Amino acid sequence: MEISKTYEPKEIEKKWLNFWEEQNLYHSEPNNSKPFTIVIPPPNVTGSLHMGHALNNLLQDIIIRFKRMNGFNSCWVPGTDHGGIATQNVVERILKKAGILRENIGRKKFLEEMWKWRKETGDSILSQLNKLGCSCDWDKISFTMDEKRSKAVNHAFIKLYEKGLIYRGERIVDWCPRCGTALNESEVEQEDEKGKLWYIKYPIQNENGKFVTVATTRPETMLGDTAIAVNPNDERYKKLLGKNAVLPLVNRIIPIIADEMVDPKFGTGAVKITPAHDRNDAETARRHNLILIHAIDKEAKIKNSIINDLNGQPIKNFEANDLVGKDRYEARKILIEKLKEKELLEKEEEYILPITRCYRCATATEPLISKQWFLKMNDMAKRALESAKNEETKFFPEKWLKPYLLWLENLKDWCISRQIWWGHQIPLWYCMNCAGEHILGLYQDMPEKFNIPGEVVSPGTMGSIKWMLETLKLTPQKIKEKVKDYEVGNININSKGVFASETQPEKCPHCGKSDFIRDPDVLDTWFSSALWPMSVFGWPEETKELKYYYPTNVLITGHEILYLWVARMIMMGLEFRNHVPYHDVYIHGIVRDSKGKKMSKSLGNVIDPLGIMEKFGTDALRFALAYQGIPGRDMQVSDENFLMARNFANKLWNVSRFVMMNLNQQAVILIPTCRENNHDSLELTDKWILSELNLTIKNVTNAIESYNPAEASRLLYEFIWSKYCDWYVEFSKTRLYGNDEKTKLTTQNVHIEILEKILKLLHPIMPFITEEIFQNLRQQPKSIMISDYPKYDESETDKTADEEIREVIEVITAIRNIRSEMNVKQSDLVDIIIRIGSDESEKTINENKQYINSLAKVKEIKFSKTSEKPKLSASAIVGNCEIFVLLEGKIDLEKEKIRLESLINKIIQESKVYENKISNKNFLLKANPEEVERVKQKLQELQNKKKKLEENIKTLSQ
RNA sequence: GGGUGCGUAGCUCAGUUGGUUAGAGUACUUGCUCGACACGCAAGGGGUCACAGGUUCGAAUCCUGUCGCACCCACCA
Repeated sequence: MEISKTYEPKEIEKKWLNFWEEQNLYHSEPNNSKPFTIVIPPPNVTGSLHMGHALNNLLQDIIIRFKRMNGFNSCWVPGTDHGGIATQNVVERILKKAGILRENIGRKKFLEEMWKWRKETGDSILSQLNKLGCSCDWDKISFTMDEKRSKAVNHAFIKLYEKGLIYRGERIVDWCPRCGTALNESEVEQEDEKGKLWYIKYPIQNENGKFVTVATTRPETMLGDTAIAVNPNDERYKKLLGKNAVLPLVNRIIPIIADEMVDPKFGTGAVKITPAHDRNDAETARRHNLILIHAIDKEAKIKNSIINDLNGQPIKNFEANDLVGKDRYEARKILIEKLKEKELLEKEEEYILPITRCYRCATATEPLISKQWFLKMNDMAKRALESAKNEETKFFPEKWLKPYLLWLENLKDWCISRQIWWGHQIPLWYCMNCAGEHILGLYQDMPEKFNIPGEVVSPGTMGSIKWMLETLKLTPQKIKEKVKDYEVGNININSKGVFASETQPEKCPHCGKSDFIRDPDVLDTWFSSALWPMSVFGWPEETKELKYYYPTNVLITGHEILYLWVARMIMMGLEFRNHVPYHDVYIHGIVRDSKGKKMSKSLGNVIDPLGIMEKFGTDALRFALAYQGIPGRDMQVSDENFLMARNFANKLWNVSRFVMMNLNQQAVILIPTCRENNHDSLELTDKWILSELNLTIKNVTNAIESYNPAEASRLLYEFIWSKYCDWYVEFSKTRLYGNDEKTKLTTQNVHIEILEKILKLLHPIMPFITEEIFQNLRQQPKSIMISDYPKYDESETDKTADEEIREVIEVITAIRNIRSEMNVKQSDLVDIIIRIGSDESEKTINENKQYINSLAKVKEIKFSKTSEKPKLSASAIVGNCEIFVLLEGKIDLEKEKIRLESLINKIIQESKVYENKISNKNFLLKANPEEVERVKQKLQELQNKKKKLEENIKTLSQ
């Protein structure tokens, strides 16, 4: 069979993908052997494979394939994530192009569109992973929103709710006006941007010409100001305390209060308080029982509630009508102009301020107070902390443990509700009759449904106060109490008329009616992800898969979702299974471009892994990524890496061609017993390469087991290219091309053994090429995928062979060096004389004469014991031997002299290091004796070498 | 403000607990189409290991500080 000179991956990859699939080799089922389980970090359904995915999944595949070959029941569960906001955005954009708006078609229709889209794009990313060679059990594909996973989500929510861990409260959350939803702290990105700090003068009430100046970066929020705060110890403002200020343009009368929170050194030392739009201000407001006024709505437009005073009554001399309904930035412009006109703008300064942006659409978020569902984190975090301290989960590399612990220690309650449609709708039902004020603001059409005049947004606002007065007929006193403790609208397990249930309850136990309304919010996409390691095995059902595979062995992921995902999975695992979901967490770096920048579509610097697979081959992509996958470090990839990996694949391809070209059937049949039965027939070079291979097996195994794919790749590259190809293959040629059938057979067998083990060692990293060669070599139906991974065998270590071959290699290299330096033609053979330093050396060199002859192009080797040096020769020293390359007619004596002198110089420099050591009394006294001995020997060697070289120079000039 | 990581050859990076002449790939120079491979072979040049101190007989490696880069957390009127 003709085998091509270069490795052509395309057809070969296709062939083996089909083969593996046909043989059902990825599949795993609970059985009597030990499982090794990984659950995939589910990529978003929107996703198409990028380098980050490629790396992440490659690393998983390496471990899975490695464990499979080591006899484990390897199970890798694939799946996708519904991706919440991200996915909704994508579909919204598509629909918009067709002129369809989400708001117009309504929730039900929109969700139909979402599912339709999901069906069409399907699991395209998973098929891309398949192409990458990922050996996932495709029979186990899960989706976070499929029936089973949704069941798990509902179950978890209901259990947590019933335990009292889930509650609805009002908080300031980061709100994305574009996506129309609350965002979690981990879903926003902060960036410093150039902005301005405006100094605005607020007139003091009833004191003409007197002002208090506040500094702000967001002047438009002043429309919702309900106080001004100063530090109680600030002498400058003490006389203002208790007085009121007049909010410019709005003319709302607001109190001047004292609060420790204010830093007298910042700005003017006086702060405007906008409780509805700033976390600190909300806290301050709470401490001082201040009312809150929404100035900005969910679309980031100015609200009409700013026309009210602190008692909820419209302000008579309100002057900011033209701001109502304007976008926040437009309103800011107008506002600043107006303040300038009124001479209330003291000054403006350039200022760098942090802008918080939505991680999905990069819109600047708006801090808004809104009703959201929260999961209490305190106890769950404590348990996770304990578990981490007990090392129930270990982090690789370990450095990630600390930030993880720190995060847990400072954990706030998790906002789990999102005001979007794509996701798991919260399984809570409100009785229309009993749930009362809890229902407020749930749906946009709610006010009309209840025949409530005006806008109702949230308790505590002007709107709802009006509603409470008019509809609930509460007394002003009662309302004040409710507003004061912010409890209105909060829900927990004790709230009347609220029911947690997967399906709509039949009857309300309080009133007997069946008029329910479901909470419209959906859960944070990470809520379902947090249950993933359990839900993929059928939890909450006690399935046999769950019992067999859970807890899983390792989670492999990038550090960007350590908090968002990893921590939460651990907490949920502890909560519901009483056990962490995995023993190891292996955290890898981020893939960056050649300039060290994070790859992103907006930067246009993404390298498409599919393109790389096309251009260089999938194995090359895999090897390059593994090679760069250094623990704890981000990696830069560029074509250079892929080229290197492609060349490596080709090298492997060609060495296997070489082996197969030199085989006869006998060798194939005899393996592996031949070597065992004829260990005597092994030559030094065989023993050497087998010993080196054995060491490589040990080190590669260790590297993979300690999650260091880079180390494993480097070791294999080094062994295959620099030891096996560069030396053993060359050594073996003289034997393979010779006439001694016995030694020929031995060589063939050793080649097969080495090659086969190399293929197995490399298979987890480069599955395609190794399978192809493996099958060509043995022509047997069993896949390399399920062959045994090579095992380290102490008895294979051969120190003598190692030392002796090293000497042979040095001799060859020395002769080659001389030939090259003296411009000896490639085709010219040379004679050499070796002055032997010891009997062992003579024996070694004599036994390996054929290799020196062929690899260094030597015609004849003579040994000499006399002190006489051959003239017209170039010399080199290897160990205690002197090598003379006879170069009559070819040698340039002057050049040789220079060459030898430079060698001597090098030795002198090197000797200095050792001389310094040896002349240091403390070194002799304190260093360990072996080191002293080593240094002494080394120095002796160097001195001998120098002496010989000097003598050789003398001989030259004679 | 708190933390983490990094700074080694022109470039991209290895370098395990301190102890061979600090390595690899690539780029560079020179020579090779001879029966695996020019995606190759052989030989070579190239580094004050960011800087300054300290510990040690001995430091790229451990400690302290400085500078530069990257990232994370918190605050920010």
